[in-house]
Amino acid sequence: MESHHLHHLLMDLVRSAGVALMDRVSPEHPVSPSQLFALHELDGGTGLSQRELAELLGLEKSTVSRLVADLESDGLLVRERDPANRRLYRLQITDEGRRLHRRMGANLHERYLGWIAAMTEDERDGLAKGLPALVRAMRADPPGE
Amino acid sequence: MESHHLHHLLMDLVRSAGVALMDRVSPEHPVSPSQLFALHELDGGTGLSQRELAELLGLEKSTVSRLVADLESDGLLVRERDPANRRLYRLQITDEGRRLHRRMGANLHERYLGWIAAMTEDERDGLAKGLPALVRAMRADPPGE
DNA sequence: AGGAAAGGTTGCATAATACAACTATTGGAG
DNA sequence: CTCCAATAGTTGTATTATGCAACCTTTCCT
Repeated sequence: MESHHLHHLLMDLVRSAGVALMDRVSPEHPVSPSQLFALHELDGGTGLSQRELAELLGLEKSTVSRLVADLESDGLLVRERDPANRRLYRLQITDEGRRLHRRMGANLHERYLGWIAAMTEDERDGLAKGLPALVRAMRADPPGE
Repeated sequence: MESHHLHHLLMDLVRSAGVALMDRVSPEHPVSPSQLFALHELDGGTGLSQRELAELLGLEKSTVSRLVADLESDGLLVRERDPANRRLYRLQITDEGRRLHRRMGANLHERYLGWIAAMTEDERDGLAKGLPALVRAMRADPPGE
């Protein structure tokens, strides 16, 4: 696995997956890509501040401010000032936010099954071993370094 | 490798990789994410029409029309009408376009090396086997189906 | 205390995009 | 052969996501 090869694969994957992810999400209520990623980050690792979320999403803090305000007014998350440091918010996804996040995954379920089915046993095993490791390595090495 | 697990990994990966990819691209000349993906598609599989490119990128044809017009005026690609069907263009990346595409990969080289180094031998092998297979499966199953 | 730093918001400009209406070219059906 | 539908692309217009700069509020340090 050399660098140039990885680059090529990631370009393909980010484009394909990005298109697929954004394609069939929640036809009921329109949700922007960034909002989707925000919900994904908040579902699981919760209690993030807006600044931390901005860093994770690679967005400016003002953008995140509006993004989060929209999500809050849609009832997908709540903002509570941190009592220990009242400058910052602790963002908390709501049950409705979680539902939406899950629905997005469910919408893509058949698609995922198709992809998995199109791989050999060996390839599936390799992916199961390598992909989580890559994600871990990427998350451990954020852009601003 | 189950569907729900794959969904989670892809969300993480698309976000992380997307941020990384767009972060350090070509500080000399500003290039939008979509322009970058367009160059990537054209470098290699060449002779695409604008409609085909739009489908690959998940964009509206009018958006691609302007996108491609900008790239052409920047000298990164050329448009030639197909003699056999003069309704459509055949898009051809230029040498300068190729250079820019390569430079983008090079800018991320150290980052890629870091990620690869942070993985075990097993994980690297798994990734080398599984990731190309996933990309292949995804490309073989485009969104509009 | 007072000022710098950090988190967040708001005003403003810009860029990417979708949608709809349009032109031009092609390929049939009669 | 002619007309009509379909296809590829363009342009007008509106919307939305975003960044940057200036600002407010809270905290922390000296």
